[in-house]
Amino acid sequence: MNSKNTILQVSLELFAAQGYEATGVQEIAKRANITKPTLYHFFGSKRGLLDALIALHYQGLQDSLSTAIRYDKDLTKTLCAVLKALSTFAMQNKDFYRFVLIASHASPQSEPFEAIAPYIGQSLQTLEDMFKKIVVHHGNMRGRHQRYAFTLWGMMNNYITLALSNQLTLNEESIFLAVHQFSHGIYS
Amino acid sequence: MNSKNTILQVSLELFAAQGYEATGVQEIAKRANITKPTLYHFFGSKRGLLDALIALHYQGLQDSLSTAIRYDKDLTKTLCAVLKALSTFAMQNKDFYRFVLIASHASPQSEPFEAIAPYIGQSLQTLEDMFKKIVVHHGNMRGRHQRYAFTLWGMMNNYITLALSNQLTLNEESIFLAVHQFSHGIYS
DNA sequence: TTATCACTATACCTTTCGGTATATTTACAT
DNA sequence: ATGTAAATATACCGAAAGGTATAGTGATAA
Repeated sequence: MNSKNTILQVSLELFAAQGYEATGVQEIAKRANITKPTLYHFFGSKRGLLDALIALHYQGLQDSLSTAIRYDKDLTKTLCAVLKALSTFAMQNKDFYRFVLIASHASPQSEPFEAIAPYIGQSLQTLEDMFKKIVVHHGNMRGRHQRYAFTLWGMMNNYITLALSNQLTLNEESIFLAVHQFSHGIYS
Repeated sequence: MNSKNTILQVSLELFAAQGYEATGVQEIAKRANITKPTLYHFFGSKRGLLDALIALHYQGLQDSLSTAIRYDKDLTKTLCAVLKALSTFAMQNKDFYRFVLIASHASPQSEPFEAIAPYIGQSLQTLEDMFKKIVVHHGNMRGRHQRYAFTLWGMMNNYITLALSNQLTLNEESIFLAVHQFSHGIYS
């Protein structure tokens, strides 16, 4: 493994476990068995490393989302596919997804939030577009796309948070239950 | 205003705006027009200040929740009351609620998460107990209390996040819509 | 009047922070 | 073989981090 990738991997582990601000550049260098100037050679600054990390991994998340949405037989199946895709990505990229969840809930002035915000916006837009397309089959959701996108995103991240802390297993059954509750509420 | 309360107020503002780790003790002291030894006299450490801050404000949140739950005519009305109570508390204690949201989504190893976790657990338990009580009237939610509590908590915080960033106004109407979606899903 | 105690300031501690100036090594193209 | 550029290390920078030793204040109780 080359130095650059080692740095990316180690920093992701540390950011996910301790948070961005709580992790020093020195600590990253030590764990990656390199020295600070090497890190600064590749990334320019701590913020540069942060940006590189997000740019490297987020595309995969976005691709998973977009691909899942194309399975549009009906809304329920699509929602299941979306949640499944996101879950799978999260479970295969635990540290990165942990970091995304932390960063997107951090203070708006913090560097992690600033860095991740545009990517989250992109995912939300993707979900909103999905609801817009499906409006053809469900005429009663006019103007609610944005709310649906946001609550769906929140619900999915809620479940993934549980799964990442081993309080839940996201399998076919629990995914269907989640989507069913989202679609039909707790009364049915 | 005495020094102790000024410190509590100023530090809450800074923690909510910048995050806990990004805020220095020196900065708090400066903004509160006191010196560091004064801060350390009252709180012992930065962590001590953090704990004091949470202990001071969280009781109000918990009381709001508990009171709202007592209005148990039917489940929908109760859920509306709960969301309204939480929204009202959040809007009246914006900085504190912002801080709670940041802390509860932070890394498990971080001090803010460690400090807030037991309080969040208490609120979740309260919601779970609410669903358990109402099981009498809705026999079909056996064993789902915990999931309901968690998704309700997530949904409410999702909406409050939007409201705190002025992307939404939480009034009677939007509260009902949120509860309605939680209860009946997006299809009705 | 004096002893006590809560409170506050000056000045300092050590450690770590993000970042860099400089030199050297490595690899590769000419 | 040699020039060049990427990659890496040593040693350092000033600033800020969290925290404290010490010395006062002011009020209050004996």
